[in-house]
Parts: sequence; structure tokens; C-alpha cells
Amino acid sequence: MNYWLMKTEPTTYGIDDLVKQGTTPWEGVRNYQARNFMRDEMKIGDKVLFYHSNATPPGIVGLAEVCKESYPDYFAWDPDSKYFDPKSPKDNPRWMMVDVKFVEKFKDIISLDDLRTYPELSDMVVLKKGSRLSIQPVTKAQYNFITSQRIIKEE
DNA sequence: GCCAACGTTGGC
DNA sequence: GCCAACGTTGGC
Repeated sequence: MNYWLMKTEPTTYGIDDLVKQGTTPWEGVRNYQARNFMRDEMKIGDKVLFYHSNATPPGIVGLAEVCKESYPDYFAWDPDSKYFDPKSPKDNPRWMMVDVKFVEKFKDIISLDDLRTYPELSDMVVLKKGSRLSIQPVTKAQYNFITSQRIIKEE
């Protein structure tokens, strides 16, 4: 079992979109390191911290889970998609993705500023300066600590 | 294979 | 909107 943090811009695809859809392909990752995590390491049932970047404030807004293991990012084949990439042809796909499913939405965001206040999280990749990786490994301890801090949304 | 130029990410 | 950090591209 592995633990991850996955970034998304809420104006593009936020936690509320995942609430509505239930599951989604994680398309559009165009970074080799992030792709390798999806292709080589993400397994069904892996736990995901759902992170809003370019948001006010940025932070972790909920939980998700890997529900389909890696397969070609077919958005790369669609000339009308903003993720179209002619260097990723069908017979030799360069980009892979997984599907994730909604698990829960926090009542309150755990903001980036909040995360910084916990010594338990000082080694988190997302807190490192200049950390742009959109899919990051998280330790079990970090994951457990964060989930112990959260308040689950009451509907 | 080096590295300058360029493009993107993402907090602020 | 700025800009630091970082990844990618392409000329050589």
C-alpha cells in the first residue's frame, strides 16, 4: 500500500468535481517523474491526498483512492484536447494515467500554511521549496498524521 | 553530452 | 501579475 499527494487546480478539476463524478481518469500529466509513479508504483487501493494548487489558499481538501492502474492517457491522442501530444502515438504511448475515486471531502481545507506548522510533516515533498511535482509520494506516517487532523464534511 | 533559451508551475 | 524554481528543447 502506497500513499500519494496529487495536485490539481480547482478551476480545472477540483474536489467538488470528483464528488459529482465519483471517479475520474487523471489525465494531462506531462512530467516523466509523475508519470513513472503512476505507471510503476500506483496500485489499486493506494491512498491519495487531494491537493488544490493555484488556489486560495492552496492545501489538502480531501481524500481519494486509486481505482484503476496505469493505462495510456488517451487525451494525448485527441487533437482537440489541450493535452494532445503528437509525440505520444497510439502505438507507442508516452503518457500514462490512473483512475482515482472519491473517498471524502474535508469540512475544512488543511492549507499549505497549516501543513508547515507541524514538525511531523517537515519532510513532506510539497513543503520543499520549488517543489513542482504534481504527484508526490507521501509516507504512511505523514498520511496518518494528516488524516488524524482532518474534520470530515458532514452532509 | 553540454548548456542557454525557453516554457511551465505554483506560491505569493 | 510577478517571478523563482525547475524541466525540456535544441543548437552545437
